[in-house]
Amino acid sequence: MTKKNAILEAALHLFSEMGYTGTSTRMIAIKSGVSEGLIFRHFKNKEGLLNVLLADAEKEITSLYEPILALEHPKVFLKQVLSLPFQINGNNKILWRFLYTHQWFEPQIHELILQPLYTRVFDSFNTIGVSDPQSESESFLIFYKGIISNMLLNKNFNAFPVAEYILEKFSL
Amino acid sequence: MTKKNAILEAALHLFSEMGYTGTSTRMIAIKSGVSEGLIFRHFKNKEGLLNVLLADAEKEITSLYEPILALEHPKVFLKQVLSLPFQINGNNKILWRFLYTHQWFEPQIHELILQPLYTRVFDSFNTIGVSDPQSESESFLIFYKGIISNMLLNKNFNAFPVAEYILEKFSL
Amino acid sequence: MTKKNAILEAALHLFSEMGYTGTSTRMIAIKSGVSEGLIFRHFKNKEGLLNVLLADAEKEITSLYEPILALEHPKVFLKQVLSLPFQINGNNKILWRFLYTHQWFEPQIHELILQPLYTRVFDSFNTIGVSDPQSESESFLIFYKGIISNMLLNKNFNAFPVAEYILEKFSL
Amino acid sequence: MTKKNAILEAALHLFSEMGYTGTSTRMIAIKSGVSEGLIFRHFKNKEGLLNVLLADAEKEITSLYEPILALEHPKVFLKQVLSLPFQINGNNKILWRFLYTHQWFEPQIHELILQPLYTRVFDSFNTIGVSDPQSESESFLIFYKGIISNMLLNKNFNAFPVAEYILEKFSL
DNA sequence: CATGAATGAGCCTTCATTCAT
DNA sequence: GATGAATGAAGGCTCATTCAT
Repeated sequence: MTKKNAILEAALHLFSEMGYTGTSTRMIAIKSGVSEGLIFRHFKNKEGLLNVLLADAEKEITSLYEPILALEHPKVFLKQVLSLPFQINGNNKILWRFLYTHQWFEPQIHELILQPLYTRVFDSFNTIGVSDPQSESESFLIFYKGIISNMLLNKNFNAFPVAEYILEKFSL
Repeated sequence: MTKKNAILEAALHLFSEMGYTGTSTRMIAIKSGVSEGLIFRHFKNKEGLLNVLLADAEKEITSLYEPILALEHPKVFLKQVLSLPFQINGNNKILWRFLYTHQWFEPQIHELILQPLYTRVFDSFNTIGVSDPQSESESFLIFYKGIISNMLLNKNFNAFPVAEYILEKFSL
Repeated sequence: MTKKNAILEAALHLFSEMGYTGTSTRMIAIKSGVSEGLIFRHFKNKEGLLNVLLADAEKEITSLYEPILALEHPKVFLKQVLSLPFQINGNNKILWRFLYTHQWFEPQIHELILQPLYTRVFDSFNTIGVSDPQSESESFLIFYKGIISNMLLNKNFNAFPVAEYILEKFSL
Repeated sequence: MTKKNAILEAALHLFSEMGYTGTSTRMIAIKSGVSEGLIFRHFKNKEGLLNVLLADAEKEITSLYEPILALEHPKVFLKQVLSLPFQINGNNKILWRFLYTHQWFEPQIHELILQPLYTRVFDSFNTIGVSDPQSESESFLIFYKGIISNMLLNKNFNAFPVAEYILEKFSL
């Protein structure tokens, strides 16, 4: 792994655990095993490092959504959306936590998580034929985002039966 | 208002907007119109100030939940729970934002928001008679917590039709 | 005991243990059981409190020396000077420690300890008849001051045989 | 001189003049011509800086004692011990003052000054043949330590005749 | 590319001191 | 006399950032 990537990885971990303002560049340097000065050679400043992480996160979310957005059948698509939280594993859990902790200070994150899905979710419910596709879509996505939140915050939470249950509620 | 309360109020505002680590005690002093030293006469240290805010928040949440928990009829109770997000106004919006931003670093907050409701929600669904009251309760509370999150993060979000819609899904 | 005296006593203890700059007025207030503000009603400021302690110490040293200075017989007088260190007890040990720790920053203390004795010591050795009464006096007083220093710094130090030994060296 | 050494030197001067608690890190920074932050890059904290100074002082005392401890003849050795105070000059006066002011708060200093000499002093008096070598040694070292104290505290003090006088008293 | 010494602003906290009660 | 809330300067220390090597 290049040193630049080591910095990015260490920063992602630390930001997601302690928050952006709660993480010092010194901690990042130590955790990534590089000198503190190197951070500022690869990134303009601490905020620049954050922006790169945000851009990377956007790409990762996009590529995570990609295969699901490719599904054509409405019900299959919607069911797969609710299966996304279960693809959270050791690898990308840190990414999700990074996004959820920082969404309160970086408004674009909330949209980054929901926006790419919204149109397709709306179209899907529209195609299926529900009375109020907008509200159906919005409530569906609230569940989607809420389940992930719960999984990140409550280690004992067993999301599986809940997701199954919700699918039923949406007749999926 | 006493100076101690001015400090608490300023800190709550700033913590909820910039986060705990993103807020300096100097900012709190300026915003509350007191000297920086006074903060440390009234509170052991910055963390002690945070703890008082957390304890106060717990009391406020409890008293917010109290009248609803007193409702006996299961359906009435559950409907009122989903009406809670609509009682968020200028006054307590800052409190909710404080709780939501800090829940990622103070694990007890997640429980503080959901735990007081869980038992009654479960009993209510049980009384009403649903196939899986536990999953029903958990999905209901995920929605409850998620709708507040959405309201805080998306100013254009109109929660009313969505809540109505969800009530239907839970046959309330 | 009056509160003013409580302050003086607490300050003497703390100054002698932690030094003047190492002691805060808050510590003095707590140890003496009074409010911090009261210190500044009784004394102009922290330095004023120190000056009162120094003045009190001078009086105490004077009254400690008084009975010995009244002894007429040269040898009896000199022997009694070397017995002074053995009159250090729990009560005035704190006073001596106060003087010895502060003599490095308050030049008058060194003189306060030795000056009142010097003339009489000199006269005594002169009367007895020694070759160089000035050097005899100065070396004698160096022993006197050194024994006290040793007693304060080394708890295991048994000053008695040493004092006896020195008396012999000075043919007393 | 390296900046680290400049800090050490400035700290030694200031500590010896104003005491440890009476010296601020800002004063050290100004006197040594470095930024305040640099102090904490080279030393863990203010106390860490003090500890380095104490360790350095121990080395300097050791190397100051070394040539004298190498002297074999008892009387020559003892005479040279009493000549040590006269080797105090502008260079190391600050070091001695540092040790004498801090011995009241750092108990090891008293031993650091006397311990390395004690065994050899005792053996020397034993070899020479005195009635009570322990008391002879202790009184000799009390005088040794006391004469330095006097030289540091009393600028007008002429130690030379006094030392000569004492040598006679110890038949040296 | 990479280091680590160096900086000065800013951090949280404690200080001596004042003042209304 | 006595309290304790209140202050602003200063305390020790960490921060993000720069720069010579």
